[in-house]
Formats: sequence, C-alpha cells, structure tokens
Amino acid sequence: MAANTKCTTSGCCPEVNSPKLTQPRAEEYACCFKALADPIRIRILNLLATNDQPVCVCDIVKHFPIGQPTISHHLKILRGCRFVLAERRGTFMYYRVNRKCVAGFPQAARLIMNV
Amino acid sequence: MAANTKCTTSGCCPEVNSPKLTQPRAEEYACCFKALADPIRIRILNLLATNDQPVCVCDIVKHFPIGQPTISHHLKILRGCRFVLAERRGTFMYYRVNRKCVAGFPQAARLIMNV
DNA sequence: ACCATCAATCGACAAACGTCAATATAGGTT
DNA sequence: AACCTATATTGACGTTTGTCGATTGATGGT
Repeated sequence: MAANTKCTTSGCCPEVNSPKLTQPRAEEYACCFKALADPIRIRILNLLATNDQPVCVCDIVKHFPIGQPTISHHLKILRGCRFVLAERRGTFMYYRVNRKCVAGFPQAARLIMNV
Repeated sequence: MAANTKCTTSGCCPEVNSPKLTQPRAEEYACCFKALADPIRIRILNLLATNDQPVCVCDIVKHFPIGQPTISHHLKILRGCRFVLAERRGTFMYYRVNRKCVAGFPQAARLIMNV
C-alpha cells in the first residue's frame, strides 16, 4: 500500500471510533465464518444439526453430489472449528453437531455487528 | 465422484433426516458467511457497526494496513450482501451498517444450526 | 492370514480470493 | 476549462480453496 493512496483531508468525519476488534481476534472469527462459507458445509452442518443421533460418513455422502474424500475434507474443516464432533464405532465414523460451540456462534456474530 | 465411493451398507444409522436446506438456499447463506470470512472485512464491519455516524472511505483506510483499492474491494463485497450501505456526499462516499440486514443474521445462523 | 469395507490422506488441477500498482471516474475548486 | 482529490475499476500476481482419482489406514469378518 502506497502512502499517497491515503486521504489527506481531515474533517470528512467528525470523529471516528477506532475498531474494537484486534486483527488476531478477527482472524479467529474469520476461521469460523470460513467454515460456513461453502454451501455444502452449511448443508452438512444443517444435516447434523437436525439429527439427534450421530450420522456416519457414508450416510452423509449419500445426501450430496460430491465424493467421499471431499465430504471428509469438509468434515475436517467443520471439526477444526469445533462445530462438529466425531466418534468412531467399529469401521464407521459418526459425526454430530457440537451443541455448545454452535450455540455460542450467534453471540459472536452479535459482538462483531454490535447488536 | 465415482459411484463406487458410496457406502454400500444400509443400517449404519437407523434413520437419517434429509437435509432441510436446499442447495440454492445454502448458497445464499454461504454468500453472507463468505463476506465475513476475511478478518479485514470483519473489522471493517465492526468499525462501521460501532459508529453511529456514517464513515467515509478515507477514514476507513486510515485504520488498516492495506491500500485504498483493497478497502474499496472489501466494501463492495460487504455491500453485495447488504451488510453495509453507501451514500455519496460530494467527493466522499459514506458507509454505514445496514442495521436491518445485520440484525437478521444471527437468526439465519440459528436456522442453519437448529438452535 | 487374508479380504472387504469405511474413512482419511495425498497429489493434482482449475477456480476463486486478497492484494497491489496503475488507471479511470466523479465531483469540487479555481 | 484545467486541476485536484476521493473513490472505483482494471489487470496482474501469488495463495488458498473445492474437487477429483488414487492410495493408504483402520477395523471387522471369514
């Protein structure tokens, strides 16, 4: 960024509050939003959220027009920010929503948006 | 995706509810989450949300270590999903949060997550 | 032991993204 | 009209992302 791209005028706004969110904090939030920035992941999360019982990967795969490795990839991302939890039963991996993490998410959104 | 990557077993899960979210609907949501999937955009939105008065671009630029064209780019994305509104006053462009849109967002998150 | 099946990882590829420097556009001032 | 300033747009770039096919790990059954 070149310095001469900065506005030289003062007084276009009376006084502007500085951002309250630090960059590292914003990066943490961004990580969660990134996890939901893909329609397939949104639908996987919704699928898990609307099932009281854990769902195994093969059953998730059945609902989407993409391959099993890609589903696994998406699940890994959702696990990365704790939106979902995994549990092994024999050959199968069962996934379920992490109610605690998910319940706190709208609150984070409100913090950013100051509502 | 090859068909043989699909699980052939039935009965790993008793009964699985189908996803309630359609793909087009999920894409709309993803668009909003994508807008918040970058730390700079989160901070810009937070900056606007914590200012009652509209803020002009040059004042936004002052708060971030990136150039003016990139800020304009981020603002365009935030405008694209109606999180922020723009208004021209002379040479300056004033941006502010779209309270209505922003207020509805946590509700959307709850719908996806079924909480 | 061997085999079959579920799921995760790897390597590759195209598409999308964040950033920049340079330029264009719009509006005010002289 | 000519100029200056604020903002948007363009074109290029390196990086990240979503997807795939192929492979590897892990677990259970024969």
